[in-house]
Amino acid sequence: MTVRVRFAPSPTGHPHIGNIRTVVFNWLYARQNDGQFVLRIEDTDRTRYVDNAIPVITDSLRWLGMDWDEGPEVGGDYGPYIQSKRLDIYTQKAEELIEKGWAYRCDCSAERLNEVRERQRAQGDTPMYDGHCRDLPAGAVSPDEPHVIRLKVPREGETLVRDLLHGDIAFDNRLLDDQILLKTDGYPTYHLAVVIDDHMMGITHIMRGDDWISSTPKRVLLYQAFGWEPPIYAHVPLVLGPDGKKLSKRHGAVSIDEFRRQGYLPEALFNFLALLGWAPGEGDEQEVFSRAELIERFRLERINLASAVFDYNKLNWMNGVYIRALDTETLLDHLIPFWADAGLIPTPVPAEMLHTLRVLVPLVQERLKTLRDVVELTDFVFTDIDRPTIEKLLPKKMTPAQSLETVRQVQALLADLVHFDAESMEAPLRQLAKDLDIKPGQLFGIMREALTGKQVSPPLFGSIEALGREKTLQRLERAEDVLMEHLKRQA
RNA sequence: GCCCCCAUCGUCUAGUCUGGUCUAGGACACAGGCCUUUCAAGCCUGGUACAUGGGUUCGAAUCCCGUUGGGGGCACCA
Repeated sequence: MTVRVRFAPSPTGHPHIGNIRTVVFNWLYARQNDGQFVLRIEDTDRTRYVDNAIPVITDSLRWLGMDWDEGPEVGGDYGPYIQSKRLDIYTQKAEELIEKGWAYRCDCSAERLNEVRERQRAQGDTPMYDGHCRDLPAGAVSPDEPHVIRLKVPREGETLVRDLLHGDIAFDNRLLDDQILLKTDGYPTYHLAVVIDDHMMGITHIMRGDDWISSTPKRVLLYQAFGWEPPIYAHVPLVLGPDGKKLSKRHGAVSIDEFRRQGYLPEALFNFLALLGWAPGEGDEQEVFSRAELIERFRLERINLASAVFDYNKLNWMNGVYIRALDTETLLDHLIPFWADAGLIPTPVPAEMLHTLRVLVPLVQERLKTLRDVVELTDFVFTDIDRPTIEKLLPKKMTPAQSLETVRQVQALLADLVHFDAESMEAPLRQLAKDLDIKPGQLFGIMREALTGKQVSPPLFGSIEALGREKTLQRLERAEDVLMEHLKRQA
């Protein structure tokens, strides 16, 4: 049997990182078994439809490196893959259920339904349809008048959900609602459409969030009603925010697009997501996996049952691991959009600026948690920095006069340097510290403040090379001014 | 309220099915140290966990039951 799994999002906005983690499991399972991964759009709720949502979903999947064998944009033998284009199928199947005695028409008003629900709630009962239209004689509700079609859930017995991960879960049928299958507007509800489509599309395994467990018996009943074999269910845990609640916007980034804009590499995010609820086990402590390794090593049966907290810290670490593994040119390509977005460089990048960037990349590579960090780390190269304050130019145990002399000597040295690069300036600068009888740290501290405006910067000599001789000398001159003014005021 | 799921360091997890090798292993984060022009990276060291009560057993993180805690569901939403 060929494995066929699916991702069936509704086009209501950006895909959520928690749902995407579940998609990762599905995709890995399909690829590992040489199966098919199907993308199906569940747009049966016209009130929540968001116009641009489908391309957002497909872009997100593609960015993360997950392709689909059938679905929008690629077609397939089981289409259409957009539910709103399959309405006639659902209507026909719903009628079929009525004929079989598994469904009935209902024309109860929303007001009546609300009243019933409120009464039940007040009494502490589980709100559910009271069966008002359930046993009406055939034809009592005209097919031509507005109405819904409901599932006729058996009033006794229990329904068993077989789950690959959880085992068998039994539900008392009396607690199951007569679920609406076809809405007044002629659209199916999720429950009807999903069962029909999964069956007709030959889906073999359904992996999805365990928040669906409670509604699964209704689906199992539908399979029984149609006389179809249900797929294999595997309910996987949800992803929570750091406070233990369902992950949401207030926890930080939740849409794939946000992670991309914040400078996460898709390979790192994919790796991280795969580890949210799955681990190789058997004593294997590997955590960094290539896509190919994940496809090979992933085991559906090993998915954890407990929900996992999304740890941004660990994602940052893993993103850093992936960034450090990149070669300079690749990292440069990744970084350019972030420099450009911050307004630090123009696009396309002028040739002479490209040289500066190439100097910078190795300096920042092991300092980046996200690609966007490069902005904060290197902005001083591209923009003006604040005039240094006198305090910042005075390392411990140094007088203003000493500092001034130091700045002047550095200026002279760098002005005369034949090759203005990191390698050429290190030895003479270290010698200068000796000559001035100060510690290298004191010298470099002053220079760092004067040239980068920061107490923390990328390695100094490389930063100076990237900055270039002209700007370097200008900034040293400004530091000299600050020190001279201070001395004059003191005198 | 009713129904369902879950439970090992702060977090992700290994170990649970097939009880003993677990004075519970790894990773992230945190603290200290080394390296060092700052910050990183790297290396070394450290603290922190089997929710709880009862069984079963020679022996339980591992099996059973209760309790507690957390999460989810109860729509003409998916």
